[in-house]
Amino acid sequence: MVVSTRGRYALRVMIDLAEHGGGYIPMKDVAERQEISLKYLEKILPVLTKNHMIEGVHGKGGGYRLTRSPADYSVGDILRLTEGDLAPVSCLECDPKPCGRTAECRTFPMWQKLDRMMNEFFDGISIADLMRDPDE
Amino acid sequence: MVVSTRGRYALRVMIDLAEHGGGYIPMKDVAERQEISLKYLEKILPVLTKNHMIEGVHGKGGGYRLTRSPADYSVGDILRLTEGDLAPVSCLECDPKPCGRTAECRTFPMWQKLDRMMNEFFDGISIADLMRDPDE
DNA sequence: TACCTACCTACTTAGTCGGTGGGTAAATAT
DNA sequence: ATATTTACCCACCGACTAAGTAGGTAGGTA
Repeated sequence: MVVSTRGRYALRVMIDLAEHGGGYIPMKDVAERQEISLKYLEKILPVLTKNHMIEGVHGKGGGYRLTRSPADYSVGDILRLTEGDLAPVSCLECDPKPCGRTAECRTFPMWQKLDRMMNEFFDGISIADLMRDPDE
Repeated sequence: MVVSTRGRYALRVMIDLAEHGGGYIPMKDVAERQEISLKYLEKILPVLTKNHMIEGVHGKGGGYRLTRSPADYSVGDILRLTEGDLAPVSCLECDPKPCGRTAECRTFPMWQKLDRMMNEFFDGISIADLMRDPDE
């Protein structure tokens, strides 16, 4: 599997925030709408706030909101943050264990090509692209 | 990660068999050349023999060989067999747990598109494509 | 003051990854 | 006939991860 629940949930949270306007949205509401455990969501969000993808305010009337326009988020950025790594094989992970066979490896170029392809795919999609079609 | 050692090792075995001619090649030799545990390889091979990708004969002088020409194997076929599934997200697995949100899911079409893209990528590469360049 | 919300830490439970060990069955060489 | 080589089968294992739960604290608002 390429993308676990962490990345998928993160995307759905971002889309939900985008679809519910500019105010602060409590995660409780998002969790309910998206049918995702609130407690689990709370574990996924920190990496997004730390990287200034979203910002949260405490207290009544608080919640989270996006820091930019939905069109300015790429799916690739969000997935790389929440999944940690989008590498298709372990040889291409951020911290790969040295293989020593890379130079002679028949398959390595293929993995590199796939890696590029997937990153380009995800980078070419924005949160705005995933939002509800207003004609619906 | 998209492809685990199972799929990657299976590919390297197939390439090794392709590069070492038409006779029966003992797995011991392949394991040594590829620096992969023989015992682990023995766990990966059955699914390939059962699906007539390779055939093995017992005893001295035995081993495995390909059943077709290297150009007639697609990487996709081999990976789908050894990995069991190439689905990028759990919603697209062979036996997905029913989600109920698929119809309204903003991200589902993206996963479908990625799934098609990856399968087409792997189906477009043959074992022959991965073999040693004879000019080297 | 009461309430709400973000935010933090620890724990759990099931499953997978990447093997190892110990054999048996079949075919060949001597 | 026997030894050797090879495929083939099955049980087990330790480490790790995925996907949550549970139980709080800190900060902000009505």
